[in-house]
Amino acid sequence: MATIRDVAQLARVTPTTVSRVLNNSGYVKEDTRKRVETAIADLAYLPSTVGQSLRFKRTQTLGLVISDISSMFWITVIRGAERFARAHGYSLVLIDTESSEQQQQSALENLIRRQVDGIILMPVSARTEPIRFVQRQGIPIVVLDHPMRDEQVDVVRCDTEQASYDLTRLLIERGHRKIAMITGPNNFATATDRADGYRRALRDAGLPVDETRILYGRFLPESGAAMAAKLLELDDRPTAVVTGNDFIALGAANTFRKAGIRIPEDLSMVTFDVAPEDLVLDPFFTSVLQPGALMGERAAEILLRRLDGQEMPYEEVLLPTRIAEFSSIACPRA
Amino acid sequence: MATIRDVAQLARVTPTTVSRVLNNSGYVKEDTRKRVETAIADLAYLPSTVGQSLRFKRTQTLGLVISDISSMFWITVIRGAERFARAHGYSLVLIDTESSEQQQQSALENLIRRQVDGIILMPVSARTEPIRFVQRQGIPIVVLDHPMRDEQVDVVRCDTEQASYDLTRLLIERGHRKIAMITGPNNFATATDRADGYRRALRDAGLPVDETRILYGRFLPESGAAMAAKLLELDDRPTAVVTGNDFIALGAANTFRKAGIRIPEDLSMVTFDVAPEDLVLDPFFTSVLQPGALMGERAAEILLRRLDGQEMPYEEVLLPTRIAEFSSIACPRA
DNA sequence: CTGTTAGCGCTTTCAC
DNA sequence: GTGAAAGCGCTAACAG
Repeated sequence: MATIRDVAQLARVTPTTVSRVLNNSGYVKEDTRKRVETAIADLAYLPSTVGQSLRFKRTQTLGLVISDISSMFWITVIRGAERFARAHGYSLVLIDTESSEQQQQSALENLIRRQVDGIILMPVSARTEPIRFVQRQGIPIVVLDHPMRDEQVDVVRCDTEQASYDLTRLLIERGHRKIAMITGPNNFATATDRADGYRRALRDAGLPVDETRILYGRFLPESGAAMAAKLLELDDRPTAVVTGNDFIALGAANTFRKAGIRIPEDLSMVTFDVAPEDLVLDPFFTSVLQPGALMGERAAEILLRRLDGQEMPYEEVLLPTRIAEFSSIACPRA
Repeated sequence: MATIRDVAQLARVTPTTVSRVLNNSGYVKEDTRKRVETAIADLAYLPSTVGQSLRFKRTQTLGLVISDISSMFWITVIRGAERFARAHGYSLVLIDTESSEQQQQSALENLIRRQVDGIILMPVSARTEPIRFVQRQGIPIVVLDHPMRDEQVDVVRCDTEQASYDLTRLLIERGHRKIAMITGPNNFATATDRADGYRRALRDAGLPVDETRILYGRFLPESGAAMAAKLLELDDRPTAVVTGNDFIALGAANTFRKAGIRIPEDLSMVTFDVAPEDLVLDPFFTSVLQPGALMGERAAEILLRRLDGQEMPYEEVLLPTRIAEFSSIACPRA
């Protein structure tokens, strides 16, 4: 890999002049410029950004820390963020924390050491210390998908409490009265928000809230399967279930199928975050769709604005969701 | 962001000593070490990797260039590569080329300038020049998912010709005789391989190969939809269709549904690359599953071996596929 | 045991 | 119009 000095030598000038040619700064005699350009071409020279980073204290890099890359939803977030970053001359370093607090910490340390210009974080927990840790290093950070009440940080997310309300309401309108909710960890805002919206919808409809019908687990197929099994043990079985995300839904659906329960004939199901309409095959889950790509974009955009030196108050961007209706709802039987 | 000099100053030593403490190299008096460690902690100092990169000419970074991040398949590849890289002290820079030759070129230039230690490339075309371009810079590169006949480069992929053979054979065994194939661009090996396997399966079964039943398009839902529409115009309609990937399948299924054609009752469908079994809801496509995570891992692993200085001949890693059977096949009707 | 020096690749004063 | 020198953060060879 050629360096600026190799080019200089070949063109019989100093690195200074090569730099001037590269950056179109200062005057360079046409003749000299030609020689330099030839040398650059001959050596297939590309200026090293690590040298530049050291000089400018800017790496033109954003860090994206995801707590679990698996879900179809997150790929759209990654895609949106990468696309926006790339369009603005930044690259993306992607790190999966596998939902581990410890791995999140080392991911953040890694990114700080790499001197990334900004960080997008989908946190593994509600702890705010990791965010402060990054901010203390003077690196702007945006939190994704997680409400940070009273926190001095930018947040991009959807109002999933409201989305959950709407989703539950849909079931109520179809005649369901006994509705269950299976969601993620009860110390995790994205999980409890869904439960909150669900409760509010029931209350608004004058229906009782039966806490035994609300199950907390993890946002994983196995957990969904286990919670579904618990539901089947209830004395008074629900006629419909709201699930917290696509993985829980798929795991639960599996359990139900094995138990000979048909969806939607025997049990209606609705969920969050399955793939966009044109990427699924009917029959499929009626589901809340979060605009993942937009979330990634907006997060990156906030970072770039801050890197641009714009002074602005911390903001919480609430993106709109919508419900894609498929065939997983039926009217309850007698 | 504190530098090594800030730490040195606070601990009243030179950067050298701080470096020694950081890297546990050379002798440091216990007392001095303590002072340095305190200073490090006080300043929340983390050594900059860009300084180290400049010094060592190693960035501990791999580049992953994907030609289209959308598919569920690619997320597993990304995940596998990231995980393996992280486990070995490397980070991943992710770039989407959006299937554009030009963007691929700038992605590669970007990564070279960033001095990444290795590159994993899912190429947008069969052109070999981009690969040589990277190799000329002395950076090891692994090609994903694309056969590179006679090429001096490592390749990790699945034998999709054989997989397509098996998939087609499955339809033949169920009694189908009129089988169509809709796949990607006919100048793209991953697309033509599928067509080749399909043809071979027909021939081996003594069935005629009707080229009008083989349609080339793009690996996108819209293209799948359009090709499906073409199939419907054929005089002698097929009773089954093999599609080249999940997107084509979903697009095609959409067209069929709109035309009132039921799957599998009226038409059987099989495809490639839908999500792993536990992440789909039956009914779903019977499909060839490629081990995406493993592909990502193996690609990263080859790079690390080469970075480790291991001399070895270029290899083509062929990973096994398997078929996940769902409900999209029925026996043909009279 | 610790400090001095030099250099990785780059750009930017400041001279000439 | 071009070059020399300095410095971004880090480490290693060499002194002492």
